[in-house]
Amino acid sequence: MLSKFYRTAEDMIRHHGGRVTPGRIGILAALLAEQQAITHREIEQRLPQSLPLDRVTLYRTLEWLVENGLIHKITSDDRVWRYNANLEPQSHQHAHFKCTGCAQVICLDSLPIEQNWPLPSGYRFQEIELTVKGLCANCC
Amino acid sequence: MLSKFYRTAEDMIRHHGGRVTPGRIGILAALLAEQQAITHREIEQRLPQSLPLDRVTLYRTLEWLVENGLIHKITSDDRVWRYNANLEPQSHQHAHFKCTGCAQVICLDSLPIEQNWPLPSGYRFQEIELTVKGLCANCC
DNA sequence: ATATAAATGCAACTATGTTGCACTCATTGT
DNA sequence: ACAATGAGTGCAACATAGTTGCATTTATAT
Repeated sequence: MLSKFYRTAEDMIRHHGGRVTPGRIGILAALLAEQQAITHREIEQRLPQSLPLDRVTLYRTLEWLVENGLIHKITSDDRVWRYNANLEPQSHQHAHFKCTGCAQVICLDSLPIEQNWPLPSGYRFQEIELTVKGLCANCC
Repeated sequence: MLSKFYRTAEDMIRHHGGRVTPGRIGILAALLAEQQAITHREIEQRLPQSLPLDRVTLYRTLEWLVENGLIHKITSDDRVWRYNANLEPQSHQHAHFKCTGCAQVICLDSLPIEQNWPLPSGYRFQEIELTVKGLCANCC
């Protein structure tokens, strides 16, 4: 079931030139299998028992995956990072949706972002972060 | 210097029907005096020594001020809440700017927010949260 | 002045994330 | 295949933001 995600994960890491370790594969596969952005905690729970992984290693691996553009992480109002696999590289410019009921977070691909924001004079634009809040289908 | 903010703060609290205490006045005055959104820590530092205030009391007072619409709090990617006085009630529908250099956060009033986001079917819109990141005039 | 509920202070706790250092193991070159 | 090497990992300890329970104080109404 998950094996195709494992293979994809391994390919992504190897193709990217990184060292291929069980931890990286397992974590990336878990994120690839997910339709939503999930937390450090949730990733931990989804990892197979055959792959015991230290909290710290998980944090560092996620950091590595982010830095190398294989996943991205999302800010939220509950002070917890959520992570999502980058299916297409450089696809980080999108909005996110967060359900105020169940705290589920998903990516919204269609983002009509205009880069020309009316900033005070002397300010320089870099990027935009946009979260739409509401209720998901289950919580409605 | 700050006395006018103290008076304004006291008026806002009293007019709102809340119990008028030195803590509430001092905290709200500190936020009114500020041109930017500041953290729990920064508020603590700005309070006069004549007003020693417990960390917990500060948290609870901020919570009360938020619930009563006198201030609002802002999510950020550094997992720290920032607070800003509401000059006009109900003025919370605006974007925020965060400087990636000095972490300064300000409110952007002119926000052409459209409420019609293309959400998946069955999802219900509630509100939008938007942060523009870049460099402020000092950090440019 | 007094009663009362709201606000405060203190101690202990939770949760997320970070740092330093020793040890392991994936990769590379022979 | 085998050894050398440095990237990756595990463990312990730490840092920070924020929360909870309960006793004490205080702003307000009577």
